Amino acid sequence: MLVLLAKASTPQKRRYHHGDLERTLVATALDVIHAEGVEALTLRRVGAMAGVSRTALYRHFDDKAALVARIASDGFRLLRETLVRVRANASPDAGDTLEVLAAAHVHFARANPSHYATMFGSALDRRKHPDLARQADAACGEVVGAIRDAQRRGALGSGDPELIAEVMWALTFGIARLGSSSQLPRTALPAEALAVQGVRWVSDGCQMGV
Amino acid sequence: MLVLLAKASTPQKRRYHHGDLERTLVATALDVIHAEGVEALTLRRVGAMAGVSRTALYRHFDDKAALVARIASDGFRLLRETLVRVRANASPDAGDTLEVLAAAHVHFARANPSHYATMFGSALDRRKHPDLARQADAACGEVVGAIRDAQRRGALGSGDPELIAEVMWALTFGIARLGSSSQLPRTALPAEALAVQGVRWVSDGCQMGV
DNA sequence: ACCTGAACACCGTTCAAGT
DNA sequence: ACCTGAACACCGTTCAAGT
Repeated sequence: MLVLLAKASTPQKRRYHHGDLERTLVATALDVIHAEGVEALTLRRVGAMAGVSRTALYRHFDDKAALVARIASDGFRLLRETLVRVRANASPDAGDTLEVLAAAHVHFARANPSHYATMFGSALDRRKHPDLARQADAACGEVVGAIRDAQRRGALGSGDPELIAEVMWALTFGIARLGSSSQLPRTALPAEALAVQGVRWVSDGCQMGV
Repeated sequence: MLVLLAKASTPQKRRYHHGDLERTLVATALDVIHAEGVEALTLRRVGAMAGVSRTALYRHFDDKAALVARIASDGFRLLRETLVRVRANASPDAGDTLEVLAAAHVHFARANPSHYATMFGSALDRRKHPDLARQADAACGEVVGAIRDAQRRGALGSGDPELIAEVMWALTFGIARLGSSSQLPRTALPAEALAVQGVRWVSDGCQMGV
């Protein structure tokens, strides 16, 4: 009786049925990745840090890959939300939306290194994680949409929007990824500015070509 | 006496002092990466496949990271050799050397997936592996050189060659890396053609801009 | 329904010992 | 000089058992 009341009124500090253990595990995993990288992620450490047995995780995720895929999928969702926000805030006749999108992408990678490393650094088979594939496609789809908008306004040449998007996506990803592990030969410019410059060149070249 | 003669005349099949074990270990590691990816690389398996104890490797490499760094470094050396060959064969007044270089880079990634995955997929700290850093810079340096050549011939705008090289390198890397794990949203074009198109746009945009 | 603990088959690395 | 074998401190995952 007393026990039941206690359970109902005040949340127990270490109750058996953890409740939101799933969210806790994801947050803890992000902490580990932030501190030591995706490669150092360990279910045993996640369990220990979450104050739970090392096998409790298997109640909420199929296996380690599923946990990693969830984090990657969350990352693409966050990136897409960022890109959506940029498109919404861009003035409707601005010619540089694509450049701002690229800068936002690179900035996202810098601001969320754990998510970004998991999104692109882990060798996940997307066929086995359909939600991850869906979120990744949706994020890239924002660039395709922005390109169609720009073409409609005549701010961009009339090439295949998906082709242009692939090039800009690969360029932006390349800068974000190489930059975040300081693999860019020289960093004369900050990565964001480099991405803006690159996307501008692609836009211009794509406007005169064909 | 007889034993010594045998050792001297015919190479023993399983002699104690292996001799070229170092090369054998590298080749075996490449086989494992080719079959199951960098993440599945295991010193124990390399040892077993090379017919040697699992700790024999420590006579030739500081640790596992040193073995991986050696493979990555070899990869950058091979890539540079490819790029050097392309530049040497390009007719001196050709305007498309940069596009051919990009295509060659993407083709190299496809033809040498084990090396490429190790070069860019493993989280190696280049400060701890100076030879790797040197080879990587040298490979990228070929692009800088080709850009200077193109500018000298007036086939390219007069922007900072290192800046242009960074953009082209990131673009080519992005296409090669995303393409090899089929993370490019659509593959309307083969990755080589996509890289050629992207580099052409950058060249053209960089010629009109500024 | 949710979690634990022991068990299994793996890891990288160290080190004394063998040849 | 080069390699082995046992040992150590780790892994992911399974499964019977507890609450």
